[in-house]
Amino acid sequence: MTLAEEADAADRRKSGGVYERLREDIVAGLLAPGQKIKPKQYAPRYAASAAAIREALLRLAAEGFVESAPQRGFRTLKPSAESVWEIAHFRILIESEGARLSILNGGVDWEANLTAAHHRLSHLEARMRGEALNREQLRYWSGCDQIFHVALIAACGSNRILDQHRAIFDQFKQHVIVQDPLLGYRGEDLVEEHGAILTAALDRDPAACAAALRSHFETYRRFSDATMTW
Amino acid sequence: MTLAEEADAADRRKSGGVYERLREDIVAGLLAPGQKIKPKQYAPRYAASAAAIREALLRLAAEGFVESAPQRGFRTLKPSAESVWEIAHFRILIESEGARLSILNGGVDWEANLTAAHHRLSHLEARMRGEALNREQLRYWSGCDQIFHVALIAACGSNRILDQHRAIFDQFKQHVIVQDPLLGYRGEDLVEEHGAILTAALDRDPAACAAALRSHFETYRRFSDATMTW
DNA sequence: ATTATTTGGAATTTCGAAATTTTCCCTTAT
DNA sequence: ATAAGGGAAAATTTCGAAATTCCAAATAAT
Repeated sequence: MTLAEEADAADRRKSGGVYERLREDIVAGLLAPGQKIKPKQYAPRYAASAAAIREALLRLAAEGFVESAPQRGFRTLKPSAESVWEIAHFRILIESEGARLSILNGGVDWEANLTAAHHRLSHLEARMRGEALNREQLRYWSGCDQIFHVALIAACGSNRILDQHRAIFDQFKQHVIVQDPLLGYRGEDLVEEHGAILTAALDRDPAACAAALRSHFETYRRFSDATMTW
Repeated sequence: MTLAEEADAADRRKSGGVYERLREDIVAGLLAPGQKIKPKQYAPRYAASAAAIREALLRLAAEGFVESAPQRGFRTLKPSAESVWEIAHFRILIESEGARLSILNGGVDWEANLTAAHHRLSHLEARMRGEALNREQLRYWSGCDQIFHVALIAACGSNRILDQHRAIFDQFKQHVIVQDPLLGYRGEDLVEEHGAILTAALDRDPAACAAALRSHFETYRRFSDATMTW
C-alpha cells in the first residue's frame, strides 16, 4: 500500500462508518448491478475487516439495497422492469402521503424551505434545458432534486415516513437515476413538473399534489421504457 | 426426504433460526418494552453464540423492531403515544394501497381466500363477543386477524408492499395488540368492522375500503387512549 | 452422449477472545 | 452536601481463524 493510499484509508476510517460509505457507493452505482460482494475482497477498499463489511451488508440487505441468501453471500440488486415499477410505485405512495401530511401540518417555515429548494432546482433545470447530461452533472442535479422532494415531505410529522422516504428515494436512484439510460435525458419536462408539484403544495391541495407526482414519475417511466432493454 | 436431508433441516432449524425466534419473541412481547438485550446474556436461551444473536439484532434493528445506538447496544422499543400513532398511520397507508391494488388486480381466487379468512375470523369473533380475553385467546385471535388482513392485500402484485405490510403489521402487534391494555377488550365492534372491510373489497370500492380500515383503527385508538397511561 | 457422484478449492458463517468504549462507584475538593 | 474527577468493571464492537457449506470441475455410471 502506498503512502497516499494509507492516508486515504486512515482518512476514511476517521470520517465515517463502513455502512455509510458502502451505502453511498451502492446508491451511486459504483458497484455494478447484480455484482457479488465478497466481504474479504472489499475489506482493503474500506480499510476494515471482513466482519465489519459483512455487518454493513446485513443492514443494507434488511433495507433492500442488496440481496442476501443464506450461505450464498450478498449481491447488489439487478434492476428489472418489475423492480423499477415497484420502487417507483412505492415512492409515489410514500411521497404523496408525506406531502399530504405536510400540507396539513406545515407552516410558513415549511413553505419557505420548499420554495427555496424549488428555486435552486428550477434554476439549474432551466440551465440544463436541451443539453445532454454527463455523469457528473447528473449527480449534481440528482442531489438538488432530492433536496426538493425531501423538503416537500419535511413537515409530515412522522419519522417513519421520513425514514422510509429516504430509503425508497435512494433505491430509486440506485435503480433508475444513476443507470446509463438517464444520461441522455435532456430534462425537457422537469421544470414544468416540479413547478406543478410546488404549486399544488402551496395551494394546499393534496390531490393535485399526488397527481403531479404521478405524472412526474410517468416521465421517468416513459423514458426508461424507451431506452432500457432490461 | 433422506436421513441426511432430515438432519440437515433439523440442524438449520436450530442454528439458522435465531433471527426468526428472536423476532417472534419480541413481537409476542416476551421481552419487556425498553428492555436491554445483551447478546452474551441471551446466547444460552437461543443456543447460539453472542455473535449470532448480535447478527439477528442488527437485522431486527434495520427493520424497526429494536433500536440500536452505536457503542450502546440494543433494546426493545418502548411504545409511546407518538410511536403507536405513527405505526397505525403507516399500516393504514400500506394496507389501503394493498387493498386498492388487490381490488384492481385480484380475481376470483383472491375473493375466495378473503371470504374464507373472513368467515373463520367472524365466527371466532362472534363467539368472543362479550367475553374478556386472556393472553392465549388474544394470541389466537390475533393470528386469525392477521390472516384476514394479509388476504386483503394478497393480490396487490407488489412484493414490496407485502413485505412492508408484514413488518408494519408485526410492529403493530408488538406495540398495541400484545400489550396488556387490549387484554380486557371485548371486541364489540370487530365483527361489524371486518364485515365492512370485506364488503367494500368485494364491491371493488377502494375508497370505501380505505374508510373502513381507518374506522377499524379508530377503534384501537379509542381503546388505547382510554386504557393506556403511556 | 447424458446424467449422476465424487472431490478439491473457494466462500460464507460461526466462534472465542482482544481492544475499545461506556458505565458506575468511590474518592476528593469546593 | 454537592459536584467533579479518576479508575475499575462491564459491555459493545472488532478481529483473525476455524468450521461448515457451497460451487464446479472431473470422474464414474447409465
